[in-house]
Amino acid sequence: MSDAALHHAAAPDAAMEPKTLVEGAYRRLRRNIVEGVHPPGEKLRVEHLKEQYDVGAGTLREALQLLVTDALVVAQGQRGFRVAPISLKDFEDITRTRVLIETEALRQSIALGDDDWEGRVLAAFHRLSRAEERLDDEASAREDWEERNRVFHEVLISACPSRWIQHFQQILYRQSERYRRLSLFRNPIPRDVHAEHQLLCDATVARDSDAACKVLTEHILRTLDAVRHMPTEFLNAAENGSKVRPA
Amino acid sequence: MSDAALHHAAAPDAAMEPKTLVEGAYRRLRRNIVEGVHPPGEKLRVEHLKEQYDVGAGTLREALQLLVTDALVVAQGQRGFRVAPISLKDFEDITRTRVLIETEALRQSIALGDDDWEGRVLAAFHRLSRAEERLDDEASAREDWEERNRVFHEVLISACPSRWIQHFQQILYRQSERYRRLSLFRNPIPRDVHAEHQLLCDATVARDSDAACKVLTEHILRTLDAVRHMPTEFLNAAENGSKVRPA
DNA sequence: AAATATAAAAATCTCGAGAAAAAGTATTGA
DNA sequence: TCAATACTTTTTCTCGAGATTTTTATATTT
Repeated sequence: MSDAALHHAAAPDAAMEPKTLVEGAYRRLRRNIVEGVHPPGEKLRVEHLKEQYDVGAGTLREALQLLVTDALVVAQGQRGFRVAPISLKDFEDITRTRVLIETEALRQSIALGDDDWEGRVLAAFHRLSRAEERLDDEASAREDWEERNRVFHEVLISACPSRWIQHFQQILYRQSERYRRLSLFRNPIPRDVHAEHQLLCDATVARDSDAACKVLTEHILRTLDAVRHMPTEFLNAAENGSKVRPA
Repeated sequence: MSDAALHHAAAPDAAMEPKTLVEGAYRRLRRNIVEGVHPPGEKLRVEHLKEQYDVGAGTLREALQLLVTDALVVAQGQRGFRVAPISLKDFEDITRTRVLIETEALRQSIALGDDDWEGRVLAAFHRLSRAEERLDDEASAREDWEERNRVFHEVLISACPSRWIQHFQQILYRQSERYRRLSLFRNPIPRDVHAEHQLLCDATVARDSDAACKVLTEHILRTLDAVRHMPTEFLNAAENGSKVRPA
């Protein structure tokens, strides 16, 4: 019963059906923010969004409050809600913290994972590889790849017994995904991720913690460069989706 | 502007006045849960709590949703809210994750802190020491000590530039405080914390990262023993504040 | 007596309307 | 032309009431 504290309505990503309208709106909103449908800094007016998401005003407010603690939405005093702004500094922070959390998780996972876990790692890698092959052909492959990439990273650390580390990993992954989607908006496939995933998968199954963490660290840090070399308009334009008053 | 994402309605602890009824109810609820006024597992019925906190049902629900993502409250499908249950396993997880986060934060703080930060560390330590002296005499000293202990730990890592690490530290500290309050319910002053704080303060100001982190790790881990040696009734009784149906 | 089924009660979830605050617009005066 | 003020519109915040669902209590059957 110990992990029940983290298996709350906010955590479950896939699988489970939303049991309430609040939870449903929360997930759709979260997805749309991560995918950039609601760009950073955009004002989230309840009156407009209630039609778009087909729920009442109160329900929508509850969903927004859930996103506030996830740091995907900011609530400003009595001036409504807004999609959390982005900045290079913030992404550097997210990335470095992610390295700290995710390498520790991987280390524990490698130390404690059983054969079944190894199998799941290989399976997730295989599914990801297949999606990578299809990336150039089909248009819908991008969504598949995003999903399978997330699952691959989650499965890697799934043998880590710490619910809290997994919780934080999910939050940070979602945050960084928001930045990656922006940087990938133009450049379709940025770099040779397949080779990195291959190395990561091999080292993990070989139970070589140091090597696996080294690869994972470089893998995560490389996305930082992608955002660094992103045209500055993205970051600046995104900071004020609506007017931001001078305070 | 990067840290705006974490300076949302959920983060600010002291200082700022609550700008909305939701935020006010959120803070009072959080405090009462951490302090054990609402014991772990207790059913949080909106109809009853709206009178106690003097707000409408919708407002209270929004405050509860904020606590959900903080993992202090769990929302169960369509069966209302409940104070997050506790368990020894969960506390072990919290403690170990806290060591990971807080030592990294301290390391960065020592590496980057300026003279002003050193001064704040010494000041916080002094205030804490004074409160410790008064612990046996006055009855209200307990609350003072709790507050100053929290501030001391926060100031220690305040020079860490990562907003995310500080955010996670706050969440975990709050969680562990919940357990400590329970274990301190009977035994008034458990151990010689003053000497530990002294060592921690000295090593930090001396810029000895390894020594400071070592002391901090032992300091945090020691609270684990306090809970381990807690009468089991606490943990079990707390798990079902109201009836927990067998699923 | 135990177990199932039915009915009553309580609580949750949801929506819409009214008060308070903020933002925007027009007017007035220098 | 610009700044300040007053007014209007929009938006947020809050509360109370109705529809579902869960829970409890009662009655019936094996």
